[in-house]
Order: sequence, then C-alpha cells, then structure tokens
Amino acid sequence: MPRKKVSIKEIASAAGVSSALVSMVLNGKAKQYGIGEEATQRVLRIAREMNYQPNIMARGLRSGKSHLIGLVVADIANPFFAKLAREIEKQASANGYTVIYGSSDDNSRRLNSFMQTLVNQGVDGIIAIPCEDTIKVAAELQEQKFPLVLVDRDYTDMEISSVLLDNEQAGRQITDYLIAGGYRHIAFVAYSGDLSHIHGRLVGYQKSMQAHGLTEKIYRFSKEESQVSIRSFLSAISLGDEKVDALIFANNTLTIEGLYMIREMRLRVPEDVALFGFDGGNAFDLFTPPVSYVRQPITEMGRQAFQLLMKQLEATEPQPAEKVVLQSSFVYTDSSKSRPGHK
Amino acid sequence: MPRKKVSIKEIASAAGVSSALVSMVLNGKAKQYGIGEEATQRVLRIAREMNYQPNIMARGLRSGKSHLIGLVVADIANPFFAKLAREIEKQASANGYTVIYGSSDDNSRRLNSFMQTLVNQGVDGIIAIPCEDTIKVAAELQEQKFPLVLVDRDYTDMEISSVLLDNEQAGRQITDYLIAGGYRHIAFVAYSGDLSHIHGRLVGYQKSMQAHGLTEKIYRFSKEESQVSIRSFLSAISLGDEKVDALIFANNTLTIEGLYMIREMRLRVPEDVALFGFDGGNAFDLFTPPVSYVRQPITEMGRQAFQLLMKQLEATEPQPAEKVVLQSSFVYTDSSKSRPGHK
DNA sequence: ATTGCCTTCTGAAACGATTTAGCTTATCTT
DNA sequence: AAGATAAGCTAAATCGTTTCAGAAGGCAAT
Repeated sequence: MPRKKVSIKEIASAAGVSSALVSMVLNGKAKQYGIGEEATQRVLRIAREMNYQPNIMARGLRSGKSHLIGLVVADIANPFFAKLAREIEKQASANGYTVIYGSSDDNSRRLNSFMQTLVNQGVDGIIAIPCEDTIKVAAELQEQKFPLVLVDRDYTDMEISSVLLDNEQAGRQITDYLIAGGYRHIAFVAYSGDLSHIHGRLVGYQKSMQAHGLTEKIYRFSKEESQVSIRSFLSAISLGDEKVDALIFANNTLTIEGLYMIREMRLRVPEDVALFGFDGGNAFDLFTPPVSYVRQPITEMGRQAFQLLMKQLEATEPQPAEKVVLQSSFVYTDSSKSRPGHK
Repeated sequence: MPRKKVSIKEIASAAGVSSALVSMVLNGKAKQYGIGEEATQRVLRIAREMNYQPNIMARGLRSGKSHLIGLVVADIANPFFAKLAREIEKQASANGYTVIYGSSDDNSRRLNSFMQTLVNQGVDGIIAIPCEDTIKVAAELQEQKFPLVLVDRDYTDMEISSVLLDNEQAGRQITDYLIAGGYRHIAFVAYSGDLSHIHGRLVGYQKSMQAHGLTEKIYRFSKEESQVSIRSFLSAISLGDEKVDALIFANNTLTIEGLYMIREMRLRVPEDVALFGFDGGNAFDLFTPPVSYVRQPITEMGRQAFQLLMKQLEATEPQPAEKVVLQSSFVYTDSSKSRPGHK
C-alpha cells in the first residue's frame, strides 16, 4: 500500500499504452474491445507490480454508482438488529458492496435525516427498518424508483419491497400455546405506537383469545415511562388487583425491561405469571427460569433483504415491489410451561 | 427530492452566473472571494428552490476527501462494541462524517482485508479494535501517515494513537476486592491468544495475588473449544478437584459462556464460586444472582477515539501519536459478596 | 488619456476512470 | 495495385466540483 495511489495514467505510461487501454484491460474487457494478448498481459503485470487500486470516487463520478448501500436499523445495540446487520454486511461484501449504517432509535426525524444523508452520500440503495413516519421519505424514494427495501415492519398500502415476519401467525401460536397450557388471563404488553409488526402480533393474540372465548387484556406503555408503568402494572398483578396469569411481551427490549421488574418484585415464573417474549438473547436464556420466545429467522431475513435490494440495483428498468413473509420458530421453556395442576 | 439531481451548472445558468461563482457561494466562501451581495443571495435562493445537493463523488474526487471514516470492531453484535459504535457514529455525524463499519471477529485476515477495503473505498481515516496481527496493516498505514486510531487494545511498541482502559488497574482492583471478601483460590479465566487488554487484566490479577502471597490460577481456553473446556473446568470445581472459590472472567463473551455452564451445572453463586466479569449487560444483571463487573467508560472511549482521529484528519502535517488511558468503574453485586462466614 | 488599482466575476484546468468514435496498420480480396 | 476488412490501439469527451489565474468594468489619480 504505497502512500500515493497509482492512477491508470501512470500505469499507461509505464506500459507504453493509452490509459483507455489500461482501463479496458483492468475491467476485464480486453477481449470485448479486442486488445492484444501481449499488451493485456503487460498491463496486468505492471498494474500488479504497482499495486494499483482504482479510485472509487472517480469511478463513481463517471458511472453514477457508488457500490455503497445504506442500512438504517432502530438500534444497532439491540442484538436482533446487530445480527441482521452482520448478515447484510456479509451478503453485501460478497457482492462487492460496502454498507453504511446508522441507528434511528425509531425516531422518525432521525430516520428521515439519516436516509437523506445516505442519499446525499450517494448510496445506490437503502435497506431500512422503518418506523411510524418513515412512510414519507419512503414514499418519496419509491416514487423516484430509488432502490429501497423495508425489513421487519411494513406499510401494507405501499408498493415497497419488504421482508417481514408472519407476526400474526406468531402471536396467534404463542397465545394458543399458553391457553393450551391452562392459562386464561393472558395479557399482551407492548410499547405504544403503531408499528406494523407489533400490530400483527397483537392481532394474532386477539384472534386466538377470541377463538377461545377469552377476554383480551392489552397494555401499552409509552417508551418514555415504561419503567414506571411496568412497575405499577406488575405490582397490580402481584397484589391480585389485575387478574393476569401470563404475559406476552411484544418485543425484546420490552421483555428485558419486564424481566428486570419481575426480578425486582420477586414474582415467581411461571407460578405467579407465565412469560413469552420475542427474539431471545442471552438475557432470556440466563433468566431463572429461561424465557420462552419467538425466534425470528434473522439470517434469512438479512439474506432476503439483500436479495430484494440487489434485484433493484441490477435491474435496468424499475422492478415491481415484492413482499417476502417468513415464518418464525419457537423456543418453549419453563417460563411458559403448563399451569401447575393443569392436565 | 427530485429524481434527477441538480448540478451546480444548472444553478449557474438559472442564476445567470458562472458555475465557479455558484461553487464559491455554496461553500460559504462568498466573502473570501469577494462575491457581491446580490449575486450571493440570488444563488442561494435558486439553490434552495432547486433543492441542490452536492455530488459527493465529484467533490471527493476533486478534494481527495470522502468525509467517510471506517470503524472496525471485533463483533458488532457484542453490546460493548455496539455501544462504542453508536457513540462514534454520533460524534462523526455531528462533525460531518459518515461511518462505514464492519466486524472482524478478531480474525486478523478478515480485519486486514476489511481495512484494505476501507482504504480502497477512500475513507479519510480508520478507528479499529485491533487483534493480534493487526500490527502489520496498522504499521503500514501508520508509516503512510494514514489517520488511524486504535481502541481497547494496544501495541505498546508502536506509535499509534490509541484509547485504552487501565486494564491492569481494573484486574488488580477486582482481585483485591475478592481477596478482601475472603476468597483465596481465585482463578483468572480467559480465551487463549495474546490480546493486550486481556494481558493487562491478567497482570493486574497476578500482581494482586502475589502481593497477598496467594497462588495464581490461570486458565486459558481456545475460543473454538471453549464450551467443552469450560464445562470440564467447572465440573472439576464442582467436584472439588480444582480448588477454586472465585472466578474472574476476562471479557464479556466468555462470562456469558461461563454463566450458561454455571447454570447448567447448578453451581451456587457465590457459595460454590464467586464471579467477576467485564463489561456488564442485561444478561449479567438478570442472572441469579446478578454478576459483578468492571464497567468500561464506553461513551468516553468513543468520544476520545473520535477526537484523536479528528486531530489527525484536520491537521495538515502529521500529528504525534497520543495514548489516552481511561479508568473503569465497578459494579459490585451478590456474585462477589464476602464469603459466608468471612469477617 | 493613460496608468494603476479595486471589485466582481469567468474560463479553464484538474481530479481519475470509462467509453465512444475513429485512427493506424496489416492482411486479404479481386 | 486498389479497395475492403479486420485487428489493435488512441484521442477526447464526460461525470460535477473546486480553484487559480486573470478578465472586465469602474473609478481615481496622474
């Protein structure tokens, strides 16, 4: 890696040919342009000797492509997104793309401004975990046929390629499971807000409860006051003021918050309350007892998201939007085992 | 965001001036170049109306700067690195830089190739968590005066700017603490390999043990076989074959691995064995009992790392290397409370 | 009227790679 | 030998921005 980068021109003069020829050879288009065997080899050898590295900016300026893709997640410190990011990075790098990413904290202002930054940085496409008002930027980008793929959450009314979990099915299945285990007072706990994946999970829960003729108990806490809300909610349960024998936490950060409180209040799991969460993680496994959860096919989600993006990147004309829906698997542990005395 | 990006030339013709003037105005150099007030305002207005966004590639080609920085961490799915990454991203964005990052898995081949990719992508500087053989690339980059900052781990024999934890002090302090709590058979457990931060922690442990006339017990497991090794190690403890009453895990992933085994083998903490780890995290807190740990000043590390990089980026002549050493704080919980019956 | 000196602005080159159109040769055809 | 064809190569334009040298015009001093 010599300090001063070598340009195509220097190789050209070292090889005694024109810079056009060097460019052609180095792009593997020697045959196509009918470059002689001898010249081709000479250029290749010299380029190797001088350790030529193309100038990305120049190439990008000329071609209009940066080979950069943007990835916007809610929070990279959340293991779910971290794993997703790693998979996407892996796919990208295997396909000659580099990833720029950032966290939105599910704040639409931040998300919008970061998307804008990405576009300005000249990324060729974006993969994003949208939040409530992403819709605006997304719509604009979509309208311009800017390559865009949404993951994890959806806007059903828009034609944007997305990779999604079958959230309704997951919500339904775990609720069914708890009911089969003898639980009757199952509460669904989520942050407030209208994120589509949470909505799907909620609908699945509701359908299951209705199908079994049980009363729905839905609790939604604002992210800002979740600590306080969860605490008083759980203490109501512990005092018997809220008749709840099982909790479904709608996502992993909320589950973790819940676990802290449950431990603090010394609620017994599953005797006082059974638990089911989403996404898993070390904290789920190491809790006593381990927490049951819905496992999302993260690797597959990352792979698919990148595939969908690639399709748009490589295509010459605009591609129709595609929605991929994946199924989750389930990890059943003692936190949701059958009620003592049931069956 | 109109589809076709507007160029400076179009603004120029719309405003009836030359593109040079537009460039000057848009870069806030109107005064400096003595551009008239009227022309300045006209250009600004038109640029706003046409929603001008500079072409990063063209600017980068011309200036040789990309305003991109590279960040290489060991594993972005590790909360420690994720938090560090977020802080660096925050600093960068506040200073007009965008971050590209990737995970090396502490694999020097991957790290080297990613660093190379970053350089080829034209990043202006790199912040990296080095691993054992990073030294080669780092040395090359350093030699070329390429802006580089290392974090978390060090090569004392090289003049490279770094942000480090006072690992020896941390190792020493927690060992002292355990000894004061009545523990005498304290084992230090780490992955094999020669990473400087682990080394520092080990030295601190050793100094403390020696100062108290205790026998050092050092166990190092290869990452590949850690599951098996830890299992047999802990079972030896549980059977009394290994006389160990406290464990210091040298980093967070190893601690987590240990916790899984400890739970599986039903070792009582701290009755059978006391625990101390590094970095913390939800899993530490939610374990029963919560695990004591050394808390690194992650935010400060990120801030400092970016500062050091900025110094190099902004400077016109090469800057001398700077090493920043930070102190950690400690979270003492029941996993390391005084031995039953001690004092 | 010439000179010099501002002030305000422009032309053109440069960054490095890609690509199109077209220029030399050499060889083949008739 | 003249013309056609092909093979192998090059000049030059282009992408959008920045910057430097200097042009144009006005004005004052000589």
